[in-house]
Amino acid sequence: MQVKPGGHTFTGAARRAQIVAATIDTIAELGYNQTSFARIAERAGLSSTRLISYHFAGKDELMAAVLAEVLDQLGRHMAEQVSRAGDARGRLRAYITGLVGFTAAHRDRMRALMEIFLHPQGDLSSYGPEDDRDALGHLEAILREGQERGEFRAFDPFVMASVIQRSMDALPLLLRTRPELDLEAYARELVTTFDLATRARPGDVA
Amino acid sequence: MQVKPGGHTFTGAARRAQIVAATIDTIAELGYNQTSFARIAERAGLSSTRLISYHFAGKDELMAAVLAEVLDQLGRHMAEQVSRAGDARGRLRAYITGLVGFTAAHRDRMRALMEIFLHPQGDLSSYGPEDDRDALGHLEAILREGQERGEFRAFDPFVMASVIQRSMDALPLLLRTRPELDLEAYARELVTTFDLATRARPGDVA
Amino acid sequence: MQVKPGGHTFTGAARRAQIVAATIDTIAELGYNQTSFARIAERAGLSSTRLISYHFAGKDELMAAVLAEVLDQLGRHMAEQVSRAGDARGRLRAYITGLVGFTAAHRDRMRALMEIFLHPQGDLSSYGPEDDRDALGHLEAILREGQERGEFRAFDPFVMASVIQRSMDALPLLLRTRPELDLEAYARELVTTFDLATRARPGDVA
Amino acid sequence: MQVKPGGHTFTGAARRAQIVAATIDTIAELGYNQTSFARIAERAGLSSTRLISYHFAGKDELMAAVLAEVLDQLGRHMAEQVSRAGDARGRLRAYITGLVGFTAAHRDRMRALMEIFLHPQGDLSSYGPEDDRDALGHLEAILREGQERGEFRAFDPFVMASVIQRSMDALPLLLRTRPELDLEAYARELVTTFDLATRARPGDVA
DNA sequence: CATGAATGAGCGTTCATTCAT
DNA sequence: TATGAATGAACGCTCATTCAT
Repeated sequence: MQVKPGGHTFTGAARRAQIVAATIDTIAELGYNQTSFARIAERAGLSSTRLISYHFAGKDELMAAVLAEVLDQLGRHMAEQVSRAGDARGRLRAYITGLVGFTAAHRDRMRALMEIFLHPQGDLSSYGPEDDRDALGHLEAILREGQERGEFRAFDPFVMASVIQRSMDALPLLLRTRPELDLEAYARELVTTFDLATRARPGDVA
Repeated sequence: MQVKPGGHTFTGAARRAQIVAATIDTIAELGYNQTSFARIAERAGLSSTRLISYHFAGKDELMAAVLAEVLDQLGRHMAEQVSRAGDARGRLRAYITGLVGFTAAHRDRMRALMEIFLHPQGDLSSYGPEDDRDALGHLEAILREGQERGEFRAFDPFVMASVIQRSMDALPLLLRTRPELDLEAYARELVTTFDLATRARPGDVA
Repeated sequence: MQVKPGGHTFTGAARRAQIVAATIDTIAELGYNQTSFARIAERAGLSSTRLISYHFAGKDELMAAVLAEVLDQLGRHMAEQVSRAGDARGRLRAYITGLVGFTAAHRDRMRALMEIFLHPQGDLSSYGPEDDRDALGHLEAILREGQERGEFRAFDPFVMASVIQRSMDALPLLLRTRPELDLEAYARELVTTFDLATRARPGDVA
Repeated sequence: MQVKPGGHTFTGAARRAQIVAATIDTIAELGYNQTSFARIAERAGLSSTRLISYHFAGKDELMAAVLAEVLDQLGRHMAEQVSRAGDARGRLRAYITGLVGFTAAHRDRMRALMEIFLHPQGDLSSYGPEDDRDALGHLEAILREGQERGEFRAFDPFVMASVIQRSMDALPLLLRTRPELDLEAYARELVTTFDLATRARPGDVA
């Protein structure tokens, strides 16, 4: 990098967005490991990889930018979905359908997200305001609240949150082998499954 | 063209085993991406990477050998665990406790397994006789059988199998961040969770 | 072809001075090799390196400007110091104390000077009116005069000038490892040393 | 590097020596900064820079190897020269003529030595058993001994050692601009100069 | 007078693999 | 069965400089 490239100008921001988009596409298609500056530049139609180095301090910053963009979009989507629901059970349902729905609508972005999370090269957590732990945190909060309100049975909220989250984290991978997978049906199955797995039953001790 | 390296002689097999073991350790510690021939040779105490190239046709074959070894061991362990149980519910319980137990006992091997599955470079399915699909297949078979016998409720066996499998696939990753995680408790939570999620209830229609 | 950047306007001259100052600081801290346009711009608070390229034809011209500034200041200081002394012996003493004194007062500038002299990339002599040879020339002139006046013994003035000059050239380097070095004491030692080394003794043949 | 290239075999050692020699020549001609792996490979007639990376862990190790070779040779030469002399005055004389003589006989090597010392990139001191400080140390020891024996006058041994050492360190640089310089005469001048500068005189207080 | 954007060349390093015994 | 030597390609990154306003 030379000094500090502007991300604050219009054309600069446009270039950055273009490079981030090309990065997402490349990761989605080839995976993180095969995603080099050369391949990104190729896809973005840039004359040289130098342009990427010019706009981003390094590979870590580029990946952090991808992360930030996708997580921001995802976060807004999830907030909107979950906030509507009234009780914990409803919010859990909304969380599941919201996340599966986002994955269905943005396969490439979610695939890129997962790939980056699985490759902890630099210190990505320093960039994104919201990350995997946060995701687990949100879910755990919903589960705890449901337990406190007597909607959910007694279970370890961390374990349950992990199970639920992983069942959806794996989707981008699953979609690779089964692109035709019916995600709406998948979401319905998950909702039923985790409703049964979590809900309190008559006679349960709070 | 070189002479085909025999895996059929004693010293040859020993060397292969040594290299496979070093590969597992390296992947478990550094992850798939940082696992190069150089680092494996280093750990195995070999004077050059040439010995690896000599015994394995390439990186893909080496990884396939790792896969074969771990999956074979895991397969025997699981077969032993699951076959004991009488009904489907018991076999599901045995599957979960068996797999979590194996993961607890062989963290490095399971971590390597997961890393290799997550990095589909070559065509691994051509090597290993048993792979991830098989794992899902076994689980799916248990679930189907339980449904047929009226033990389990109606659900999509593929989706349920995926959810259950992923909840344990993620363990090696989880153990990286939380090495002190109580795996027995984790297994108990999973057993309860998926028992509730799968079992038929009075009044259910078969 | 671009318009020639004027050093003749007020703001232009100010910018040039600012850049030269930042260059000196950068060289003093990081050394010549690590001193790139990017790092200079960073230190000077410039938004891009373009401003440097704009005001200076290239790296060589920038370094020549640094050289010119420091050598000019040093030259005036030395002229003032040396001219006061009456005989050659006194002028030699003044030269030594003057140069060591200047080094003590302007460590960064002298460090930059030395770094640039040690990295003869372009043809620096074409820029600066006064350079290392001139320095040696001044010293040599003092020594020759002292010999002619019978104050100094017979020796090769060039060699002696080199020895004396190098004993002080090395100071910026020495100060890196020993920042607490007592430069006044150092100067006194040099004065005594070279007084003994140069002066004529009774019975010497002129 | 891959694992560990052999420096212990005959051909390996020969290659290493060849590369070290090419490195010395390149530094001597172009200076440290212009000395890249590409230029060294070019001069050594290697097919690619990869061969250098194969035999040396990195640039630092290569430079350390150059340093080790030259310092070893120089050290043996100096030890031989200085040990012959009886008193401190003689040893000082031997030190000067020995070092200047070595520089005259091995201009390229000494130029390379100086260039590397002036570019403290990695931690070179960890490699060479003997370095610049040692050189100063040897000289200082001679001076101190001479003072204790009453051969030398009172002066700061560190300062005097620095002055003497620098007067010879500068030779490779001086030879660049004046290749025809008479080094024997130069040595004689130095011997006289520092003899006068250091020796005790009748009436001096020990 | 100023500057954001862009660029081609070069850097040291690492990769899996092949050559030649 | 084993191994030291060698290799071309690719990697992320930095360089001084030029383009176009």
